[in-house]
Amino acid sequence: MRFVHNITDVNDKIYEAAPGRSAALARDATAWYLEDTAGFGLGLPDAQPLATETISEIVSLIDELVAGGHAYAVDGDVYFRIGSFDTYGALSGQRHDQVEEQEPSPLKEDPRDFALWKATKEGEDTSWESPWGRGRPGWHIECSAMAEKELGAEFWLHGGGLDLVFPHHENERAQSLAAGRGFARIWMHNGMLRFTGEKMSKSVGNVATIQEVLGDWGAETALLFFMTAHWRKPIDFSEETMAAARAQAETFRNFFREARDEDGAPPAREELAEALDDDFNTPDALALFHEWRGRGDATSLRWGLGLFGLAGLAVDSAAPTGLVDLAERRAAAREARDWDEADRLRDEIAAAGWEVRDIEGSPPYRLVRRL
RNA sequence: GGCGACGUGGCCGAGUGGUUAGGCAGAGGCCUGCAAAGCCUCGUACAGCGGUUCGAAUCCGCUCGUCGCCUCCA
Repeated sequence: MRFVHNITDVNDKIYEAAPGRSAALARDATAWYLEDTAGFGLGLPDAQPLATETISEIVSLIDELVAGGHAYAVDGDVYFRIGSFDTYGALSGQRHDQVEEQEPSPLKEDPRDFALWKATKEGEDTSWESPWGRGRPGWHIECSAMAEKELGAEFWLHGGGLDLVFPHHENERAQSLAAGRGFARIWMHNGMLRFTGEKMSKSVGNVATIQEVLGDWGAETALLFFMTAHWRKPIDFSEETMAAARAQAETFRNFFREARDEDGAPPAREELAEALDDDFNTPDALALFHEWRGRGDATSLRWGLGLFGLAGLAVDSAAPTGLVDLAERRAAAREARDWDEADRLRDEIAAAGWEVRDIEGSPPYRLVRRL
């Protein structure tokens, strides 16, 4: 398995957002993205190609399409000729005759044609030389070129959100297939993360940043939240759904807080494989985790959670010595049947953000950080 | 207007012709000095209306609703 994540670091919005310093903004924004997503602790893809470092491959691919009659150059732009590709629309099911009216472009042979290369316009400070003049790659070709560079002419899976099916993926497919590549064998389109039932939108203000979510709920709760719904379906981010995910995370943590013997038996890999082989059914996998929990199978549970970046649920944090001291005093008070003093100390511990639970053993208590 | 996804018990969410999903919340009980944690018990739901079938949440049709997309954002 080789996992590649394309990064688009040149487009109209970047030019608009940072006139005169678009390259710097693209670099910064890429870094922000990587920093934010690193907070999930899931590691990195095998490759994260940048569009701006794939220009020569992009130009070659466009050149091929022009030579093959699938694209044409006009005034420094190059457009894909949709009429030359007979299965255009097969991926999205879009009907050409029903596409909403757009402002017609005088340069295009057909309004449905889309740009592969755009001539540099005034105010655009990032551009490259090409057979058609200075310019920049179009909106979809860079993904075709990056995928081929990293994975070859044909590969198994192409992922992306449902909102990208049309036009982006339809166009990627058209470009690569028209150029004679096999391209993606299987397309996987995930449902959208929604905020109170709607797509998150900066203009509406219904946005929660990754940093905020990780700060408010922690990485484990966030990852568990994503596991609760099948990847194909939309998933709603809300206080309620996150609180439920956190409660589940806490349930797993409590399980590992109980000392138990692990007899060295291997994890029940086949059981989890069965759930994941069924279209990567993570809710089913999560149900299995709860089954393992009920069964007391710490080995399997530790292994399974680890696969989803949730190994932290099996690790408890040690209490500060000041709180241990309070807990010791409370244990002594309980020994002396001084319940008032014991309860007072319990409240004091709670005020510090911790919880004291009475258990069998020595010491006769467990200190748990409250989330 | 078109294309697509989705609509399951209080909430989240699997399941796709007949058999327990699971979790969260809630109720009762056990345990506990009291709690917490844990354990036990308790829910017959599938947008609506028709149809197919011995039998449908699951298949077909229509309707309603939510969300996404409709090419120079990727």
